[in-house]
Amino acid sequence: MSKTGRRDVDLPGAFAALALSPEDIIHEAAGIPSTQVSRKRDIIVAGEHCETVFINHAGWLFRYKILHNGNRQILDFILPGQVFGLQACLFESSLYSIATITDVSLSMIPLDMIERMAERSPELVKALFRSATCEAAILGEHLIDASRRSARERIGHLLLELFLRLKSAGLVEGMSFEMPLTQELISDAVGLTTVHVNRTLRSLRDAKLIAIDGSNVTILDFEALSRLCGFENGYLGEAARKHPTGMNPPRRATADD
Amino acid sequence: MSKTGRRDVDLPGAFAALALSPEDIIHEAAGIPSTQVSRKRDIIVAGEHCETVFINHAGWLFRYKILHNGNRQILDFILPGQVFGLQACLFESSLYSIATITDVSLSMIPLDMIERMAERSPELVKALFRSATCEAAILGEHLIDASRRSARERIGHLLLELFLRLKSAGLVEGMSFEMPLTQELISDAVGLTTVHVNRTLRSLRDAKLIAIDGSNVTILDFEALSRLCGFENGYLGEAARKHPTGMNPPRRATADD
DNA sequence: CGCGGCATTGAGGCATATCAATGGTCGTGG
DNA sequence: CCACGACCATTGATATGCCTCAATGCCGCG
Repeated sequence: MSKTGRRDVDLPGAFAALALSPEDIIHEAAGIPSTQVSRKRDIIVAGEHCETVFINHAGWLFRYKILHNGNRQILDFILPGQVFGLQACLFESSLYSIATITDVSLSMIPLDMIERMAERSPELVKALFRSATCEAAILGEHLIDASRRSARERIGHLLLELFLRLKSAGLVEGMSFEMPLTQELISDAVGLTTVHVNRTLRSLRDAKLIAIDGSNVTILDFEALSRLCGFENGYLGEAARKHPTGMNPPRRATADD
Repeated sequence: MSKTGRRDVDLPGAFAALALSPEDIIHEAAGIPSTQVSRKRDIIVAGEHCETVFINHAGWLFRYKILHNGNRQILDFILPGQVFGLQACLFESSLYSIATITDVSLSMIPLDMIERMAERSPELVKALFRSATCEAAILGEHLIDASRRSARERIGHLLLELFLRLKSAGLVEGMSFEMPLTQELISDAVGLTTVHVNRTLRSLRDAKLIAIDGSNVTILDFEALSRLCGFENGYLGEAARKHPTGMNPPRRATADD
């Protein structure tokens, strides 16, 4: 149900293929030296054009936008193994900015090189397409997060998402992972106040669902956390199948069925 | 600055290319008869696979997902001229459902036909890519809506977005357009209660920003509405042109400082 | 004529925002 | 080694925007 057909990981479809590091690209771009960028630097600035596609080998980045009132909305986090920057290439000017959180190691691939490669390899095209689609899927999840979930749900969901994505990248140890995010970054990602993020994290800790030690996060009770924030394992299909024809499902079934 | 390079419409980059109806496809698929579907029908159901790409010629649809608690989140609306269903093709199973709001007229194009055409036409590939990217951009805007904007802002933003998208499809008359949405659909799209949507619409009407007569919506004061909901005029190209190097204001210059 | 879908309005409660202050940690310079 | 400032986490008190529950009205349709 949640297979992507390519990397058969046991993850919700949305995440499985995103971190897909198109080996084709990486291999092909082997000649390109990787670039080091230090933390808190802008890589792509909204409004500027860009002719480069990036591959992130190590470190965290995030995609964001500054709103008219000065608020910052973080659209998603970019983890190791991810490709980014295609959107900026396709538009005259990038819609969003991308900045580093930690020190990162990147490959910068000129757009025309991608194009040349794409002509020879339909596989590559599909891989890129899939990656773009996955990005959209994650955005969709975040949209649901922001508009329909409570603070606990949003943060729990974010933690689970990061855990699973890092897991698929082989970057977790047991149930723990490194999360180099300040509470301010989290708040800008989930659309809450730093104050409230703090309180919510505390309440999750008090509930023994997670543990936090510095930047190290441990999921203490995966099951309970998933339940709490509606991270349905295999969330595709279940609800939909119950209402095969109906777009008018018993929505607002106030009580959870 | 907000041009897409293809259809030089005076619209925010995000919308400009979305309604791009790849003439290539339409022309090529001329042999395919268009199908009529009546209102309130599911076209694609989340969790099922799909081997067809659709072009919407007339009518409104929407992409949605039912959450575990029975809530329905609407991700976006699909207007005339739009292509949809590619995501469902790329995943083993579709992440979202798509249903009609009004009666619609669709072209259904088998995936393998798309693939064959794509091999011959890099242009088509680019067009599809651009369309997918635009979809993601709209999702991004909706994400910002939901997480950072007030009720008035969200609804104002939705109305402006629909207005501009319909305008680019030639479906507005002056400042008015037909909006076949119930308040419940609106509430599921912007993440509010129907009750609150109702109150907010009233307050927008009282403020003489919009007028509503049945399903006919009129933007009375485009400027004021844009300002109200942070629909940066810059977005429309104006301010963007004023800040040729960047649409992002001078705040928060580097990631976070 | 009655019923179902949709819009509208009121009253009260809760989750999150806002404002304000404190404490801990780390790097840096004296 | 200590003093200091920058940055981040934490906590309390209060305000408010949106939700929830509940009721009424309107209109089209069988």
